[in-house]
Order: sequence, then structure tokens, then C-alpha cells
Amino acid sequence: MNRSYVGDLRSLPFNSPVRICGWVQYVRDFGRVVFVVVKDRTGIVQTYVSQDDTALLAEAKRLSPDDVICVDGILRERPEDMKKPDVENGDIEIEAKQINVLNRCSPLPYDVNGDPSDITRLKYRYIDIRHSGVLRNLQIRSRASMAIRNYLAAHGFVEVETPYLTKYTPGGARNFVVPVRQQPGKFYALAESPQIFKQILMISGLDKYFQFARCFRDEDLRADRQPEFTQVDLEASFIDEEYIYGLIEGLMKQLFMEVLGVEIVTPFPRLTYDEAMSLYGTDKPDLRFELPIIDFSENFKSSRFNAFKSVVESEGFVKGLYWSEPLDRGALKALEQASTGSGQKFLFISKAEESFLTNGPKSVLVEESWLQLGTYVLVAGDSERALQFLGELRLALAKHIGLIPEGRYAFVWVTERPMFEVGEDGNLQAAHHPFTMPNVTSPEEVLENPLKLRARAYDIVLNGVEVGGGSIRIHRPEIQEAVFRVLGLSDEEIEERFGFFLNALSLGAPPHGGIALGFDRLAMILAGADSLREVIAFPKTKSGLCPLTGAPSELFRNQKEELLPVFKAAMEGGE
RNA sequence: GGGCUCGUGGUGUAGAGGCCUAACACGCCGGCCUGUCAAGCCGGAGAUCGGGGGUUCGAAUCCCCUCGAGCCCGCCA
Repeated sequence: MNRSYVGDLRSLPFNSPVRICGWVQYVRDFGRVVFVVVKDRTGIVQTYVSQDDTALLAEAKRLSPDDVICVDGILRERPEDMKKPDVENGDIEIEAKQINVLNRCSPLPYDVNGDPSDITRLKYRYIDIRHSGVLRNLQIRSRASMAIRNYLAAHGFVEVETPYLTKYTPGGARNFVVPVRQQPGKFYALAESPQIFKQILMISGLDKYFQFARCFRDEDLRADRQPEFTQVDLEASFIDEEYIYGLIEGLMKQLFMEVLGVEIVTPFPRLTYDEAMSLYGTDKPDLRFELPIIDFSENFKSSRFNAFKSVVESEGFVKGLYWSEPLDRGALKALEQASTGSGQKFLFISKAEESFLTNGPKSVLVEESWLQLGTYVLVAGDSERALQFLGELRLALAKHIGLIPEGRYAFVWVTERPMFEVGEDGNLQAAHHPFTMPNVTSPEEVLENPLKLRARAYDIVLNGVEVGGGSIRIHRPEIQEAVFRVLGLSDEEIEERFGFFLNALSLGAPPHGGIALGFDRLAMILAGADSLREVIAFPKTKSGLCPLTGAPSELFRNQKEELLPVFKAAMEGGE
């Protein structure tokens, strides 16, 4: 007999023989009748053993959770008063005729119905996947990658794999490093992204490339960051920004329709970087709700509230949020608590008919004639940092007053980021990456006033999460060289690090550009999960540990012998 | 690299100087039970409180070091 998935039983006729294979979810033993709930990747179903078959009854009593079994039986409709509409498959059951135990399961190491710690879940990841939503999430992730592959293939993109073992490039993310036994002193770097290779593929004439690329970055981790992660990396030749926007908008439309059945409206709104910062205080605004930042500077020019008035008078600003409902004292307290340690000057005012709440001097503020009923969140300052702080308050306030709708997917393009920014050491850094085309066409203009330049770069933001970013690339060597100069690289450094690449640019490079989508984050949003770990089969902890395998581990003796010359030569040679 | 929080049976938590001979729930073992829905009821086993050092008459509890976990900042072109 062929086995059925539990999820397919409903399509079979009642009273027909069925076979299901899976894991024991629960055993409910009533002495002379036993219920065994069986689970496979599609769901759960109740099987039962009646008193008539004493041998089978004894067998069923010996089952424990997560025993691997195969049940042959008859698919039955449950008696009317035994139906449970709120339980999965609660109106059907299988009368077991034979139970084969394929493998006994030892007592489970943790309570799968409880709230295990992350490290416990990862140590027994197979149990975790079996019992949590991860099983479902992995299937969603798989459907997402299929949908993306189909879409890109239909649009003429060619999937090409690029090396993970590659050359170390200083600047940007720290690379993981791999010793090379055959060449003492030499190391590969694990690719932090396929950036150079995909540009080389454009120069090669491939025209349209994509890849699900694993990227490796040896940086300190966060809750939403893994040392290895997956990007949908793509690049195309003879295109401009509009091509990328259209391509990705179509991709998202198809992706959300195929995976979730959700209609995404295109085209996506666009904001320049400056607009995003001034309206929402962030370069990745959550547009599921409005609540824009408003300039209140004028209102404080003639105010008696001197702390803010003085800021406006010294060419600063007072900006803030306005919400038409007043907040209670508890809510204001919570906002204030979220603000301590920000180092910013802030003020909360909540005005209702009969009461007036504020964290500032009440008597002075009550006289402000422009105040309307509702809530004001105000920040005084003169820096981008003050705007960012307001952006954080915008999110906090929206969460507090329940302004963020469920099941809404708000995409937005953020464009025209500055090309360079001043780094901590006072030197200029590329805001996106140094292969990004600036909004000028000659090397002279690049060198003239680099801080004024805008990058032809774009980020795609979904619900306040940056899910992708890319740019039109530099395809002319003299402009690429000028950008390297601005970044403070000497002729020798340029030659040593990027000589091969400049050479390639001078040997027939077409205009090109592309984008990389953070596939883990996309999968997370599609699955409705609140952490990347819920959509990655085998994630690592924040210290880069894999509790399942115990990686990373020390070298074995034979490895030490083989690798000693590599490290010895490395410490003696190089820079 | 910096700041904050946490570590107690297999799992999740309570206990915050003596009431601890360490409590509770789930799980586990034994028993009862013919229709349950994470079944119920009765009984039982299981932790020297992450590790090391110190303070104290007395430490799970206070202090120092260390290991591990979590959150944040730096970092992630």
C-alpha cells in the first residue's frame, strides 16, 4: 500500500484502507482504548486502537512521543459527538489495524510544548524543526526560492556560481580566512559577497546573471545577523535604475502571490535618502503607517519654553510627531523610558479636554496656543542623530498606539544616498560600496567635491526592513580610479588590490548594475517569523557557535602538523 | 572592544544570608481507567543551585575571577 501524507487524508474516501508514516505526537491511554496522534511534515491525525485487538492494544500502550511508526488502518469519519472542529483533522481518525515501530525514541531532552532556550533548541535542532514552526518556515522558504528562480529564469537571467574561496580585500566587512596547505603563508578569504565576480561576468558578456549566494562576514553578530547568510544576487548589462525597479517590483509581485497569495501593488513608492531621513528619521522607513515627522521650529520661535527656543535660535530645529489622540501617563512614561540615555532634548505633550500631560514644565507649555488635542513627541537638535532618534520614537509610538497593521506589506525604494561619508578616522568611505556609479560622468567631477556626490544606488525597504540594495556600477576605469583616489588609496594600493579589476574595466566593460536581496530576511517576512533563526535550518548563536555540531572546534593533531608551516610563514611574511 | 541582564533536577521556572533536608509545572518510572484532544487520577525516582576562589558561625543567595547565554553600542563598504 502506498503511504499517504496526513494532510492528504481528507481527499480520500471514508472507510478506505490507508497507511501513514511519521512520529508519535501523543499517546492517550484509557486502558481499553488508546489514541495515538501521528504527525508527519504535513500535519497530525488521530489513530485509535479498540479493545477488540488485545495484541495491538498492548503495542499501542508501549508507544512514546516521537517513536517512528507506520500505521496501517481504515480511514473513518469520527462519530458526530467526537468531532473536534478546533483541532487539526478533528473530524476524521484512523482505526489502526497494524502498527509497525520503525524506531523507538528515547525520552525527549526538553519539553517540546514549553518554552526552551535558544541554545537548547539549536542543540537538538532536529527535534526543534520537527516540533516547531520551522518545518513550515523551511517549506515557505523553499517555495520562495523556487518562485524567484522561475521569475528570473523567465526574464532571461542565467544562474552562475562564483567562488566562495577568494581573495582578501581590505575595507568593508572582515573576512573569514582559510589557510592554504599547499602554499605556506597564503590564505583564501571567504567571499563576503560576489560583487567583483558578478561585475566580471557582465564584462564577460553574460548580460544577465543571478545566484543564490552564501555570504560570509566575520563581524560581531546580532539577533538578526548570522556569520553566513544568503543573498539573491543579480546583475544586468545595458540597463539603468528603472530596469532594476521594474524587475524587482515584478519579482516581489510574483513572489508574494505564489507564496502567500497576496497581491502586491506596483510600482513601489520612492523616497530619496534625504526625504526618508527628514520624513521618517531613518533610511529604512516603515510605511505600513504614516505618522511623518513634522517641523515645529516656527512654533517655538516665540515660545516661553526656553530649552527649545534657544535651539531654534541657534539654527537648530524642533521636529516631532503628532497624533490626534491623547496618551495616558503610563504611555508617556514608557516613551520617556525608551528615550533615556539618548542624549537628545525631547519633550512629550499629551493634551486632552480635561487634562494636560507633559514631561516638561507644564505651566509654560499650557500657554502654547498652537497646541491641539492629541499627542506631541518633540525633539530639538541640529543633527542627523536627532532625526534618527525621532525615527526611533516614531516606531515606538506607532507600536504603542497600535498603528501598525497586520498582513500589510509596504515596499519603498530609497534612492540617492550620498556617495561618500566621513569615517571615524576622518577619511572618506564609500556609503554603499566603491564600485557604485556616482551621479556625475567625469573623473574630474568625482575628485572636485566628493561629499556633494550622490550614489546611483537604491535600497528596497519592506515594512522598515532593508531587504535589498544595489546600484548602477562604474564601468569606466578612469572613474573607478578616481573613486579609489577619493577613498585615499595610493597608486600602489590600487594596483595591488584592484589592478586586475581596472584592467577588466578597460577591456570591454558594458554599462551594468544590479541588486542583492537579503533572502533570509525576505523568507522571515514571508513566514511571518520574528527572527532569522526561524527560517534558517541550522543557524548559529550570537557567538558563532553551532550547538548541534559544536563548531567551531580546535585543530586536530594531524591538522596542526599540516598547518603549522602555513601559519608560521604567514606570521613571518606579508605586511 | 564597551555597557546591561541572566545561569537552580532532562526541560521551563520559584527561592535573593539561617524558614532549603531546595519548591512548582512538564517530562520520566510504576499503577488505575472504553472516546480522549497537550486526557484524568494515585504513587515514585531525579538537582551539593555553570566552574573556581573569597567573605561569613552559616552562601543557591554577598564579593572577585572564569565559562556560557541574551539584549544594546561600536562593527556589518
